Amino acid sequence: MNKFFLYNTLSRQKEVFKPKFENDIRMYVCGPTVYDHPHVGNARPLIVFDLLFRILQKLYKSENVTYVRNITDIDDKIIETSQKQNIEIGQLTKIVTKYFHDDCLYLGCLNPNVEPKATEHISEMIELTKKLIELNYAYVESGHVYFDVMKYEDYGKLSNKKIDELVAGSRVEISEIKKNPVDFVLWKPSTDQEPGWNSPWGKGRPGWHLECSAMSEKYLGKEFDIHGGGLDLIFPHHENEIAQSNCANSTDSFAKYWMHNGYVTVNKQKMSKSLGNFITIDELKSKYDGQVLRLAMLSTHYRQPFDWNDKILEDAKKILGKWYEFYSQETIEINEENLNPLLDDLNTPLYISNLHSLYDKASKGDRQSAMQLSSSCKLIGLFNKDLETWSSSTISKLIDENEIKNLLHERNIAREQKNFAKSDQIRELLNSKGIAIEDKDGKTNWKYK
RNA sequence: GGCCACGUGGCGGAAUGGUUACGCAGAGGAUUGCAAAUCCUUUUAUUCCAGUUCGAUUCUGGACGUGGCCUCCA
Repeated sequence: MNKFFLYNTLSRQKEVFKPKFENDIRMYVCGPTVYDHPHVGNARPLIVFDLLFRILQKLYKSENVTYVRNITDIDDKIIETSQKQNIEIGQLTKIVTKYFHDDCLYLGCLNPNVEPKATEHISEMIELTKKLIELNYAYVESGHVYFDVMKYEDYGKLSNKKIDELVAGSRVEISEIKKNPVDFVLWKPSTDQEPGWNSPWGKGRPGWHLECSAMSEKYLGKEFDIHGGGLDLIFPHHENEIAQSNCANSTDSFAKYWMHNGYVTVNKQKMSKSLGNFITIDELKSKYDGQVLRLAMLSTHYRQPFDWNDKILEDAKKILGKWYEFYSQETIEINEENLNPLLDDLNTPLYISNLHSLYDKASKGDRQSAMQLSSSCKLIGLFNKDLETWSSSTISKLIDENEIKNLLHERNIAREQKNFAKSDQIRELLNSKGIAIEDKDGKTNWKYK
């Protein structure tokens, strides 16, 4: 096997991937906070880390790879949304989790091995907090528990930040009861209107970063291989996770490789809920097969920004339509040459360009290339449905098939009579209904555009 | 203000110290009643300025520009 390179945010360079444990690859990816429909920006880490999961499974065998992706179902945004929409929290998180799962399915993502929910791990979080207090990394103040950032000398290592500079920037939450403005909350009190759990510090709820530390430890151990998420999680989320976990466990590595996907942008600006420039994954379903979005996203390297526009999807749709000509149920081993770009920090654009060349060869009748193409598509999560399902997906039928056949018959009579004005008129009519026709070898074929 | 990333042809997007990926679009041709599809051929690029070098788009420094993080965010 060739070396597998991954870019590690911690070292800011590509490193050779060396598993911590033989035949036991462990990867954790930050999942959604379930308060609203996932948007296209959220789709990116889903697709990128699904790809990584698939590659790891290929390199190390499926049974040797554990992929954990959490669901954060307790959070202030959730509380806020539930109050605004006047819906019970449990109900809200259940509904949004369902949306999320539907979207994952649409995008053709494999299920993680474990998908732990924060609310089902409150006791683990309380234990972790207790431990941090015992070890003097955290302190209790009026029902709050804070992590004492000054006690952890490596704080800022991942995000390349200096504590004094963070303090100087006045954007951190100023609070009377914190020792230091950069200290972050591990546990906070809840009012009667807010969800809460009993704890040694009174009824309350966990702070944001705690769930990932607690749940990654439970399912992957104190140290594991890969921790992933979007670029915007580097600070403070991942930085704080590192602080919590390393201090509680007296480790210094926690996750060995930190991987972050770039943003989806709109006119070069980050797609985000707060800017309102987002489009939900759900909105695409009526128009495009999920594979189209997957291919479009993978045609940009995962660390580069992915600028959103309609053309990208149209391009991807066309390409997939072409490639599907060589869809095969059978799967063969992928040539090393074809696989290699993926081993270089998931260079999917280069990988995809090879697929184009396989397509060219396949078109010229090379069966081996056709098989390579089909199998290579499957490796990155494409071709997840057969030709027929693909062809009939996402089509809005404006015209009945019988009617199409009648019109084509009529048109061909007109053509025989050399009444081309009439035949062109019928073609235009069908065209307006989303039907493209091709006269080929004396026959007329039609398809949905 | 601190820190970070990025700047490649009309668009998208890789790679590389020297031989100009790839896709879409465009142009020409074959084919067609005309188209479509397909096939063949083909034009166009490395933000700017210094430096290192025989040679830089690639390395170094600077300028300009864009975006991001420093507050919730994938």
